Amino acid sequence: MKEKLNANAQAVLDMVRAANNHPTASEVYDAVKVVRSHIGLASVYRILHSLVEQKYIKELRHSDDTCRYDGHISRHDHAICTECGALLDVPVDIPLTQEMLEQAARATGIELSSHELRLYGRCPACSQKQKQLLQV
Amino acid sequence: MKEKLNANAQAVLDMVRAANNHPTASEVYDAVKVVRSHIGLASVYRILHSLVEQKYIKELRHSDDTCRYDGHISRHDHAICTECGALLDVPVDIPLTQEMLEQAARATGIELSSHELRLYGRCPACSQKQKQLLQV
DNA sequence: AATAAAAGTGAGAATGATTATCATTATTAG
DNA sequence: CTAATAATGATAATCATTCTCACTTTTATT
Ligand SMILES: [Mn+2]
Ligand SMILES: [Mn+2]
Ligand SMILES: [Zn+2]
Ligand SMILES: [Zn+2]
Repeated sequence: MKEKLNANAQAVLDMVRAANNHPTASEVYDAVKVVRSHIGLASVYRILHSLVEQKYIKELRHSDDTCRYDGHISRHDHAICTECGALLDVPVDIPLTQEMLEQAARATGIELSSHELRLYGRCPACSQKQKQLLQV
Repeated sequence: MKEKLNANAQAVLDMVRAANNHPTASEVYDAVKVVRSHIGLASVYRILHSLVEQKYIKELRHSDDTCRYDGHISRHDHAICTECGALLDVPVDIPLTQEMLEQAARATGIELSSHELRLYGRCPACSQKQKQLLQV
């Protein structure tokens, strides 16, 4: 399943793991170029896909048109800003019982393998901006 | 907030509401053309955005690269096939307490306005295919 | 009704993220 | 060392979405 990684793939993986902000392919590319200056964008895309395939990382997509990568593979949830699109980790566990999940899965007919809760709302920065607008 | 809709917008809204499969912009375009033959794709995109803005419909995005529209605006959850990408409604309610949600939201700092649970797994069709493959 | 301003429209061009191609360069196996 | 194999990166192609803009339709004003 998990093949051993070459230097480029390892550099990409290190970068995604080190980042705490769910980087895009382009952000990964820029950061990785610092340490592997000749790497191409196509390789970054190829490597990201293979890392996802091998379950080293996860792919996330929400409203904006670029997909983001998550080096945090243990199951966790996300909060998404409805204003600026910021994608934040939820640092606490939301206790959904297996029964609840199984029941919902049964109702759709899918063979449940995982789940993710998405919270939507204004992030702190956008919340602040909103307040200032209302004061003027 | 909700302005009254002209004939094109109404046709688009009717189509999204009638569809039970979270159609893409292109699918909406094809279906709407049947009744409003001269409508352009750009108008469909423009109208879909304005319907989202006015909260008549919702925009959904997951792993594939096209975004989908949901005429079902009341809060509900989705099941996503990890094999073929099918996006299904979860027809039952998953009882998350407001406390659980609030606590998670507090932990991220966002001003919670909504949430969505996503269940991942193999859809019935893909599950079936998998079984047949293993039998050969 | 006549006229002027405003809003909506659709064809087509432009954009931008992602993917495909392919000749070249590492890496591995024998 | 040599042949087979895998990885690479520059570049072109793809394709969903957005932008542009001249034109039409609707709405407001006289
Ligand atoms: Mn995350
Ligand atoms: Mn739905
Ligand atoms: Zn924000
Ligand atoms: Zn499926």
